[in-house]
Amino acid sequence: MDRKQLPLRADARRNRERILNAAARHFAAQGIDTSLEEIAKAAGVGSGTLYRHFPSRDLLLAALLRDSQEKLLAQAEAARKIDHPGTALQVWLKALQSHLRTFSGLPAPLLAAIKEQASPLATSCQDLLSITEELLVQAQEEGQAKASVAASTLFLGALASAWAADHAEALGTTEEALDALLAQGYLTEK
Amino acid sequence: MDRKQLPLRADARRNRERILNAAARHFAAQGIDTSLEEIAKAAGVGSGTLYRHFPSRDLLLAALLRDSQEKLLAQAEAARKIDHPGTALQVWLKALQSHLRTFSGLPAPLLAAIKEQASPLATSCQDLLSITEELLVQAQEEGQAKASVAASTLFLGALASAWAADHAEALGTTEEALDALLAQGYLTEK
DNA sequence: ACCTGAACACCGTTCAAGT
DNA sequence: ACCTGAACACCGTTCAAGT
Repeated sequence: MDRKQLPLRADARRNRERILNAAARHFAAQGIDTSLEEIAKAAGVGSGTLYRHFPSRDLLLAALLRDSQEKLLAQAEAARKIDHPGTALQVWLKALQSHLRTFSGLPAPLLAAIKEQASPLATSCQDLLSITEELLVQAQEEGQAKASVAASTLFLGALASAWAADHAEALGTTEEALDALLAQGYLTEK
Repeated sequence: MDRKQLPLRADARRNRERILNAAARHFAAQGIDTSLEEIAKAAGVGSGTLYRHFPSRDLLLAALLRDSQEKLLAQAEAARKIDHPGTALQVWLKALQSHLRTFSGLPAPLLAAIKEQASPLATSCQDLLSITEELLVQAQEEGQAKASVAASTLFLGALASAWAADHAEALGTTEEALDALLAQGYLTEK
């Protein structure tokens, strides 16, 4: 399928940009379940225009995540170059979790995306899962990660900890403490 | 404050029961975000009647959880009688997680309840946190749990794993594997 | 005292009319 | 080709009218 796309009319291109800016602000401030109508209003466009550019909330989200996603893939590349595979896995998981915390409420649609292949978030999610698997297997081959752990379990754990991270302070704990709890489970002892 | 309550008119009492039954079915089948209007319809009452009995979704939820909650408190009592405090903690956390999985989507309102004391779910949540703390401290005193771990972190971890548990199968992993990942982090080695 | 269902508010989504 | 905003649908919540 062609993905030609680009030659947007000047006003359309400007509107698209405005919508993305407003959405980034609102998603960051209120979480990803915030009202799309308000985003359209803040962007100074009619709600129909928002839907023309981003027919679903997931498509808008996917567009917003693109930057963070690319940064993450670069970090994956860096992790691959680390000698010690156990460390590489740890570095990767840390970067992954940071990505998953880009917006509050992000884990839920990402998880949903994995089930419904149709979602625009699905392929990128699959990529992240593949990278996790690749680095996990290498660590396991060197005996630096437990053989009993599956990549999907680790990935789900990362999603879960991102889900919880928003609320860590309110409960009197910290994101770091939560990460530490999770980080113990997959490494081989000592 | 008086909490006299009970002398309900016969029809009111019957309606209350019907609402609870319908809600239990719908919450179990669709998760706790399902439409209250549909629950009222399934119960054969007007929506106003549902709101008269349960002015907020959280109050309805709290009423539904009461049974499960009592069972859980009994399990806490049983855990306290176990000689080995590390085991007692493990048993408790297992029971807690099972409770948190009563309905899909339950972790979110429970977490929210801790922040807003006003919520009808808040006090019961605080109880669960207190029990976690009590059993954790005992395990720590015997050197069977890491001194660096906080009860709130463990509790948040349990909520997070309950959140993820719904989706474990879809991802090709299991609730057990996820639990195992989390279970490693708080015990002292060997 | 309690119930009902119409009414209101809010928001997601579509689409006819405009430029 | 793209935009606007009114229109529709859905659901949570309230309340006047009924018994």
